[in-house]
Amino acid sequence: MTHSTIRRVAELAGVSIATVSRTLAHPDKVTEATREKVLDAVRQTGFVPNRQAVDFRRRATNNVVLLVRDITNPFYLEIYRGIEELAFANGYSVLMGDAQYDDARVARYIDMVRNRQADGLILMTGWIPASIPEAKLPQTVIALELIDGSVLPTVAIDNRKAARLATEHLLSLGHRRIAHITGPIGMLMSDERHEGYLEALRAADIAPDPALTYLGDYHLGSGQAAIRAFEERRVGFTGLFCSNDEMAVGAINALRGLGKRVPQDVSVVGFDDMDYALSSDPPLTSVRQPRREIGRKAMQMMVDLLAGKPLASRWFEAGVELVVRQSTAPPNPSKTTDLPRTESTKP
Amino acid sequence: MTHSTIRRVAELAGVSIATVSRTLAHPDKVTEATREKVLDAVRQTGFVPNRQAVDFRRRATNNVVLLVRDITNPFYLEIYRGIEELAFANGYSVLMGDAQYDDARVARYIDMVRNRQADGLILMTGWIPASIPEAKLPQTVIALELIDGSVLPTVAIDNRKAARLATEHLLSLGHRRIAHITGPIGMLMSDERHEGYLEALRAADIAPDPALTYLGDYHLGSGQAAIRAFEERRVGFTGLFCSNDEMAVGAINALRGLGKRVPQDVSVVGFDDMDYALSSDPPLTSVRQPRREIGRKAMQMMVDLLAGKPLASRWFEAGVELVVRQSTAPPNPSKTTDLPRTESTKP
DNA sequence: CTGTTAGCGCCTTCAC
DNA sequence: GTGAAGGCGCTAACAG
Repeated sequence: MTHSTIRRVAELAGVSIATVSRTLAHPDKVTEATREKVLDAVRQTGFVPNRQAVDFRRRATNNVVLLVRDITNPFYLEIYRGIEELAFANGYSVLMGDAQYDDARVARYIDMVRNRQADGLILMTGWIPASIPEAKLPQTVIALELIDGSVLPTVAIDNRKAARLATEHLLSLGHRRIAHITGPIGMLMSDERHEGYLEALRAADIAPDPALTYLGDYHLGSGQAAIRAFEERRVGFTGLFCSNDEMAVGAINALRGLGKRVPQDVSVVGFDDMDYALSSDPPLTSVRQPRREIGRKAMQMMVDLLAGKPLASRWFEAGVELVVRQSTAPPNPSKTTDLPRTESTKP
Repeated sequence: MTHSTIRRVAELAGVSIATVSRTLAHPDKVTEATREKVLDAVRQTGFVPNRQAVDFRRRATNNVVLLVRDITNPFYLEIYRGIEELAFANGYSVLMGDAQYDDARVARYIDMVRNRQADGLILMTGWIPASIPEAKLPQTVIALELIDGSVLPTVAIDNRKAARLATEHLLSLGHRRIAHITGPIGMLMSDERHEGYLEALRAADIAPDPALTYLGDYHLGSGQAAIRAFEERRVGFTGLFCSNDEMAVGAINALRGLGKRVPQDVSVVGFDDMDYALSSDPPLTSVRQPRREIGRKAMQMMVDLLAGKPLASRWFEAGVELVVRQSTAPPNPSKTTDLPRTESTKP
């Protein structure tokens, strides 16, 4: 059974194709009687408008390209959900693009909206190729992965404020020697989180000790490496703030390997509140980003943009929240900043 | 600068639009001289064919809907990557659909390919609404999440065989009392894994003890609950096979809480080889599925299907591999099947 | 309120 | 080898 066209419906209903089109698009602009006739014919033929034709005629696709830095980043999962939800609710579809740190890929996905395969672009890459000036981008919304110096509509969190929140939690528990494992420095997001950590210390009249900062890369291994490095250099601390949960888990494992207990010997705070946070032992105190909300908001901005609505603001800040679990506690008064005795649990 | 059309190019080159179209589609069907002229005009105007118009005319979209059971399942991440890679390489785009266990959503995504918004459908839902007979589906490939009784082209692993592999690993280490935490029974995948576990035992002349099977749900909590249940019922074992890594991590945490060491007191094998497996302490022995390959293969089948190529086979089995890490070891000869003494690490 | 008409941008016979 | 012409299926003025 081949698709029936609007023409067939018109014939069957005894009206013109224009009337069929109208009945479907603006049912109120048509007589009760004709509406019945048309709808009846539609039912009989099983007619469904050919979206390709409709879109072609309307010069719109109702597709939006979602271009991410790395499609396999589990952090994005809830954002995917938020974006898809709002897209679905508004009749849009989401085209998945994986940038993979590759300019050519980014360019091709951007071209897809230029070529009218999609109406807009949600960018979660953190960069655009130097060869593509921002002004030449199509309708674009930036989510989460900030692009330095961009003036495009953006939804994200205040990383600096969030890092302060985490550090202040440790401070309020009484910790004074607080270490920090950063993300790759040079990335706006990592820099901001480090700044927030420093700000919190200074606000508490603690002079930041550079020895307490370890340059990580957001991966498990650098969390472990950080602990080993601190140990080798005999750097003592009772609090540890990690710029993401994965490094926090790596750090906790390494601490355990050295016979240190969390939180009795070291309190650990993560960032992102991923599944990691719940499944780690002990469950991790972490900064939660409203990931689904970020996705929803980004898509909402896109919908408004495409509808020609003026944006209330070109910058939307999503709020964060500190989720306190069992990885943080007041410092153990008996052992100040020294390294606890080594006492491996391994055989 | 608005998009230039084929007409403008034709004018500028002093030829007909048909010639322009030909030059671009079949450069060899045109004189050297005219080709030059046309390509020159194309360059000058920056002409790029309007994909919407081309697709409309050709009645193809080069879009494929990827409909998944739950978009936030981290297991899918590498599959997304595989699918996107092959799509990208073949000029296709991937539309992301989240089924969310909701018939209406599934129906709407299926309609998208009926309505010519996409050419095909990759199903990773594990079900289709009863109201939609399989025969009425558009061009479809099933990946990973099997649909019972389906005859559609499918790519997946042999779950039974994989579970045997995991269990046999424990057996070969010398374990005789091996427990199993299952997924939700009734799901084809869970059932098969449980069957594989039983098969392996029987093949080793061990009569399966029903007390050693715990009905889980693939979540962390059921891994913990299982250990508590075994403890309460005084069920002893030295090997544990979990139908996914998340439950394995939950089980390990709970074991640690009871003062049991992994692998000295209990060897644990997981399934899926997720990030969990690497970040857990100790790193988890697990069955790895070639997730990216599964994605690539599914998309390859789709491309072939849409190209009208006959499929070599309607069933493609992806191979699995056991990744041995530190969570498994030979059983401790001194303490057979009894519960080890309880000796909490908590203060 | 309804029908007629004119395309959207491109591809593809069919003559020349 | 090239051009003219006829749509693809639908929407949106514009008249009636």
